[in-house]
Amino acid sequence: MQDPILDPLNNKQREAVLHTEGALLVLAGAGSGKTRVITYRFAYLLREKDVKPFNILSVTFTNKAALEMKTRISNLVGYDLSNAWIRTFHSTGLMILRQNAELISYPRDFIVYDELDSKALLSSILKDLNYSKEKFSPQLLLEKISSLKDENISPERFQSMISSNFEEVVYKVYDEYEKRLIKSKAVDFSDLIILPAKLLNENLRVLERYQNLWQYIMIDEFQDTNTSQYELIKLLVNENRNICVVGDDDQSIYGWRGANINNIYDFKDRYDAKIIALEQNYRSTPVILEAANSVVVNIFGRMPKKLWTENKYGKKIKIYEASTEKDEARWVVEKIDNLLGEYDYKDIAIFYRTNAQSRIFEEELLFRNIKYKVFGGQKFYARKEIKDVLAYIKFVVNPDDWASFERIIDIPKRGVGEATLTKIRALYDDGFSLLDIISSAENLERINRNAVKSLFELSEIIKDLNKNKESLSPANFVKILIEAIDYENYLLNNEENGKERWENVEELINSIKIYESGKKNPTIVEYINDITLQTSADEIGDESERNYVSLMTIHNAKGLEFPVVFVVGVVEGLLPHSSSRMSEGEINEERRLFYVAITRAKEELFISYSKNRMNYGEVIECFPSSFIRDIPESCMEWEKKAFSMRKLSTEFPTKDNNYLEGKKVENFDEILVGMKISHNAFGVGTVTFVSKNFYKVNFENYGVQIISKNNFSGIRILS
DNA sequence: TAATCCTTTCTTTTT
DNA sequence: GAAAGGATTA
Repeated sequence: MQDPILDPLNNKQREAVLHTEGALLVLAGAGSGKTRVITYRFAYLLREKDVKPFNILSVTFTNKAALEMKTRISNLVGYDLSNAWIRTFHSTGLMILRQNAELISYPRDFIVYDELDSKALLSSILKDLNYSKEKFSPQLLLEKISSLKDENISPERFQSMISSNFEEVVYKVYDEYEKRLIKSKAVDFSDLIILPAKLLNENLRVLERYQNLWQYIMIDEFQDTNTSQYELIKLLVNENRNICVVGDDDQSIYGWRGANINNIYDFKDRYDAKIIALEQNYRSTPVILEAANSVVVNIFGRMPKKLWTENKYGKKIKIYEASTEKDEARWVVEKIDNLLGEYDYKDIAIFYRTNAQSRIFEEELLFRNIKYKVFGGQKFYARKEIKDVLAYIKFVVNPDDWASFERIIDIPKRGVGEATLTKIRALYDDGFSLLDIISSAENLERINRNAVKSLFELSEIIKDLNKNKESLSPANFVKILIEAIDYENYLLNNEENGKERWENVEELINSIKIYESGKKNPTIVEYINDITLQTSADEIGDESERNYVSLMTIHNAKGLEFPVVFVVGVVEGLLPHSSSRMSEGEINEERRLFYVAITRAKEELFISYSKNRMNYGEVIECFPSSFIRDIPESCMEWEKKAFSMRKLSTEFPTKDNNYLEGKKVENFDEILVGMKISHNAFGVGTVTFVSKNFYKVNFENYGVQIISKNNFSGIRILS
């Protein structure tokens, strides 16, 4: 008897699918059919257990993964599941908030701030609190504040933990940030998780409603959950504990965003979960697996596991040491050129550590006329003109939103400069509504006539559109908006590359139309929030149309697989990245990142690096990543003999062996040009350059290296 | 207030 | 080397 759901599974996978009642932890190694287990388990619940689709909550991290899961399950069960709860963490949180907005005293139409909105808000707070932007960058503060929020630490609680001047500032900014978010009726990304948890904690009846609704819960990539996400999940699990989480500690690469690997261990104990380990790999060749395993095998505290495969041996990993970045790019693209024919464009991917690395490969691909697509990087939605339009939409939807107001008020030019803005701010702080202020701007001191007139016109436009936000389709809404403010003319006459920018706006409208076509009754409110939660990883289009070589960061590559993979720029300073060189934990996360990159490859893997690279417009010397050293020689085939490899493999210092006597650095401002220092990885060198965030050191054995200032535990001053 | 030039800073990774 | 910010001037 054929069973379309159970037959294609191996024993372990089947065991996981059949275990539907009670908690389950699936430890799924790379390429072990994790997605398959989740989709088949979903289908099994529907078919055999008669569970209704809406009684299952499935949570993933990216929209792309959610969409793909939806499609795969729909195909498996043969009917449409577009209304099933298959969502990201953040969109689940958004939905809970939206459905219960009144319980946290927000209007139903509150809006979501993306990272750029949050940074803009922080930068205006810094200005108002008179803190210099140099010392306290919005970027850094946002990181601190987000990680506090992700750890469920409120400003009040943080206040009692302050132990430095810097933290004092963080506290003040954090406190103000929260207040202004509330005043603007806005939530940030972290709020999408912590506010629902708060709401459910305080309203037991609402909590029960969700607990009853979601009889079965599944979480993908569980190793990436942070504290607040786990808290939310704990609330949602009802007394039946039908929760299945799937994860792999070796693929934990979001520690920097608060992901807490302990959640896996805690889960096991808290719910007395059954554990099933999937170790058979269906994706890669044994050579690739062996190399991957050797990179992570020595990580302390790792859950021991060994992936195995029935796949045949395959080709060795090709490694190339280039003399320049250009040389490296040329080698990679030449290889790709040769592979085309045997492989399709869509079979090939280039992975790098940082977005900025893509450019030189793009140039070379362009030169050879090879179709490619870069994922991530300068995102479409981060473009100025797009942000302007989105800010307009946000402001129309929610005219209390200060950050959006500040952005749009003088676009197009209305003669509102800093002076006028400060006056408006004061009134806003006194409780006047922004719309009231601008519709009677003549009350502002020393404002010119034209400004008063154009502000009044703006207020009318906003009011009018706000009234129609439910009835207009998103695309029409935006068209009317853009026409009303004459944005096209503004771009064409006032902005550099105005034509290109206008084309981007037109593309935005097109994308809104596409968005509309997939929805029943789309509204602009829904659209603006969906788009805020959209990310670069989501762009990865559907399989059939992928007629290009894919370029992306390793982080973006997670969850994907390609027959041919190039991992480029594998040098000390990039992988591991210079900002994570100081602690064992950070280095290990970089290690796992390399592991993730390697395990994406199905058939052929190429690794390359260059001995020099451009940094801030200056050439610096590079050394092969110490991670390469971990791969057994028998797995590799050097395309070009790496002379520097020998040196590094014998001399690369381990964690503690290179400390010399000297003064421990306790504050990064202690490091000055000309000092002789010792570094726990590079040994002794002389400081040649110091800036706000990093400094450069000319090391005796490793040449000029960039050292990040954000961690100084391994540095000693010698003289 | 707006436009232009010059200086400074910047590079992790992202929901 | 690019992009963003700041200072300078009209």
